Amino acid sequence: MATAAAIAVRSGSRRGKAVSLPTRNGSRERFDRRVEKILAHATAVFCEKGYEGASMRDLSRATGMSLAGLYHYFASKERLLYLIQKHTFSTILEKLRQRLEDTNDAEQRVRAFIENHLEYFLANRQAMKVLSHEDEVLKNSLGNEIRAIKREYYRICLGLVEDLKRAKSVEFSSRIAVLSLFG
Amino acid sequence: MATAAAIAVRSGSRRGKAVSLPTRNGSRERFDRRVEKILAHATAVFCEKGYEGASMRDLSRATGMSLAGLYHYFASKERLLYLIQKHTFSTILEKLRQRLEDTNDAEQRVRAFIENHLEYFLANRQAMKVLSHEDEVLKNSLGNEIRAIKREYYRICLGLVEDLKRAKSVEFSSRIAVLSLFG
DNA sequence: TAGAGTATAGAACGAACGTTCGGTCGTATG
DNA sequence: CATACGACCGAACGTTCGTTCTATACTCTA
Repeated sequence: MATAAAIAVRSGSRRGKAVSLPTRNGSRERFDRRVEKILAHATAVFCEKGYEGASMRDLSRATGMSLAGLYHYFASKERLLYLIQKHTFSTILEKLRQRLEDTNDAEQRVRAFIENHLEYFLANRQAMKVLSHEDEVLKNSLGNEIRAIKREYYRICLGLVEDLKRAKSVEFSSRIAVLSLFG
Repeated sequence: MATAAAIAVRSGSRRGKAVSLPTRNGSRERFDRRVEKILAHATAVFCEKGYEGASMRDLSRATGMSLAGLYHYFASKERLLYLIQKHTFSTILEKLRQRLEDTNDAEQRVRAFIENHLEYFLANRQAMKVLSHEDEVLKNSLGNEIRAIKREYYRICLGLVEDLKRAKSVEFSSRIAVLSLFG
């Protein structure tokens, strides 16, 4: 997965069409570490100033890297936001899947979802704020991909609740129950 | 009140320090009508693109007025956002006060608040989105004034709930009850 | 009808924006 | 040692931003 992520970043990096993945030993790890550090700083800046309100020069200042240096890692400001959102969602989903492996009991699985959701939300307030505040900024394919992930997250939750309904033989609107979870 | 509002707009208009209020008959009404129309269009644009994302040229296009023409009515883009937020809050507060005059019963007054809140919220989704989404954009005195109005609104609600508590002799956390009203 | 004052617009301003170009430096590989 | 490549930067590019200047039409009042 780390490899796939690196390729995703790379192919969107400034070097563009002629994708040249790192061939040197340990080079990719270094690259990935650098990316995550920039992503973290960028998240904080986007959270404070908003996506449109934050300039690439703000990000340059926050990361301590030159303006041009940033473009070595990201093809554009838009793609940077995309990577933040995708990285955040992917992490939540991965942690959720890990938790869901622990049990097959319907109620426990719903509890696992809620715990996972709240825990991550509280531990990463900044990222979550960027996620919700800059919801509709991304257009075209980039935005569609994020929206697809979000929909998958919603559908997983919906499925868990419906399993619980079946197991407990109770009746209520799954949609409303799920939506009231998100708020 | 309409007069006070006009002065507020004027004093922040391009003519600046040497405030020259309209002296001609019907001139102020015309001015105010124009302001409200621009405010309405600007609200829609800010709602769709966000404050930072919307340019003065976007507003010019949306209102059908030239870029320079807008500055006859507003001193700056920032002041325009301020006026939208203030106008929205003032309207809610005024309608609330009208409703509260109808009854002295504690429960009825809380009901009146909720009705007023929901009704305005549903009737002016765009304005409310701008209100919440561009919450922290305004700095300094402009932002402080808006935050003061918001605090007053909150305190009114808090007072109503506490009156209800006293009247019904029930115990619960007023703060939590009020906050759960806003969501 | 002359004149004051309001309403509006075209064109331009400097600043800031996202992005790119050309280059230097360090380092691992042949 | 040579050289090829990844990491990074200063300076600039063209564009768009918020704002202002100047001028012209309109509309009441005297």
